[in-house]
Amino acid sequence: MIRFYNTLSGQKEEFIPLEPGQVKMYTCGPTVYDYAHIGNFRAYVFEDLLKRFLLAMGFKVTHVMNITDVDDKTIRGAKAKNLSLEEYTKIYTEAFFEDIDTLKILRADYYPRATHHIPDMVKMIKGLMAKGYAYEKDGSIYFDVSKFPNYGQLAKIKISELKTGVRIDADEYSKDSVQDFALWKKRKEGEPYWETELGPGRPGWHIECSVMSTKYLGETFDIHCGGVDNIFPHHENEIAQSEAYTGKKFVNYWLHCHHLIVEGEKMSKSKGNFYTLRDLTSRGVDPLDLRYLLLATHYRKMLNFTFDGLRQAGAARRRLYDFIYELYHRTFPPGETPEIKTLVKEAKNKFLAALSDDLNISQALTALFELVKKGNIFLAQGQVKRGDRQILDQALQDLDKVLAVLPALEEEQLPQEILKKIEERQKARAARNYALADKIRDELRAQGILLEDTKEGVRWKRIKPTSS
RNA sequence: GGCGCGGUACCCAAGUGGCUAAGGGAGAGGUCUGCAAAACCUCGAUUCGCCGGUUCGAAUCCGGCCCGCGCCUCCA
Repeated sequence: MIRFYNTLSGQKEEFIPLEPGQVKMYTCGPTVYDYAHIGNFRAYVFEDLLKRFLLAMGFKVTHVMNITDVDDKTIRGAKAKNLSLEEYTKIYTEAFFEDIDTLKILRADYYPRATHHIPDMVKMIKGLMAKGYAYEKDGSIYFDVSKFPNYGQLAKIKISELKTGVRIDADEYSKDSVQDFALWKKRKEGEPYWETELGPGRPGWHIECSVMSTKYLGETFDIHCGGVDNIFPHHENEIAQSEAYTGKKFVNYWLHCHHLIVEGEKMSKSKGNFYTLRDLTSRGVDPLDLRYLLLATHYRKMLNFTFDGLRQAGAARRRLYDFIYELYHRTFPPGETPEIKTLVKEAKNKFLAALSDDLNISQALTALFELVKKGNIFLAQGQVKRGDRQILDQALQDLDKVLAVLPALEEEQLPQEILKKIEERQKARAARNYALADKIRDELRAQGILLEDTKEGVRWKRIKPTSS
């Protein structure tokens, strides 16, 4: 049984998709006004884990992620750089796709852009007006929250208890009630606008998600994800709009991931602890170490990003890599050991059972590391046969289809000069000139090549160059 | 004020009524090695923020308190 914590009910619920074997999920995507930061990626990596887990469980997953390419920030950014909105958002949209590839995040099936769905939004807004849920004021159109009795169901907020007054009309639009939100913003001088039946203007933020999710997934769909900060008002408003419009339940399961903080503090540009993926990779951080770090803390728990944590993530990944390395660089006798088949089966079962319980990643990783530990013991005892090697390797690859944290085990050719050095060292060792041998080993290590002498000869691994 | 999350070993982090409190990192000792590295073995919380209570039995349930954090109108 698969169970997820549903923000709507505030508890874990059995997951039953609308259509057996099929999952339709929508995840809130980037506003393409800047490079995405590691907090954004925490959400995307969590969603990727969720999706990969569902795929591993045999579901067909239809995944939609929006690209918000028109809002205050994109407009402001484009203006500052003297670019058209389209030119400006293109830069960050492309960067976004590069980044998710770097982090091995699977592509969604659809990436609808807000600016490509204006007519759909107009249609929904008109429908809401016709049903009396929306009203026009000064050329802008607002959703009337008082007309939707269930407003606040997701965020557990009562309208009457909302703290009021601080940022009323910060954007200079007028509306009947503070909690009402804009569906359509009238044209402002110097800003992009669309000429529509609603008058010249641009869409509010929330409407795009209601329109694009239901367009690609249906009026009711299974899963909607985002960061906790989206619960209110964004997702609350999406529910109000969508359900007011269709008269049907919008989403069955709402999954929200918690925020990330950096070295114990909220990440912010002013504190200087704000990191994009590019900031980290340019410092030499392995993106998959970051992926592991983001993945390894349960999604509903606040994650404290630290550079020490990144190092620990790297060490954990290294342990996995070393195990696979052994599988590929030893010679094994023919045959198989039945215990290994059992071991692998139990590990897989435990792994998926753990993730089935609201994505309990810690226990899933425990299953993985127990497999490696016991596998290493069999390896040390010389009990791994050719058939077992295959089974162990396949198991690791299967689990990594969900985690996607293992480095590729490509057979990389070392440059000729390094191969020569290794050979030179082997000669020195044979001649018992260990001083020279160690000197060469240190040199190569500084270049990121780690040498290990085993019974089956010398072998090398790529490591981060030591800065000594 | 409202809603919510968390405090488990040196660090990260599972476990929510009962076998020895997972796993990873770091550390100590040992095996292997020319020395290393990797791997393996051994060790490491009589204890789960604090104080009460319920129970045969609690890190886990109840009450109170302390501490840290997030959100409360466009920030994942």
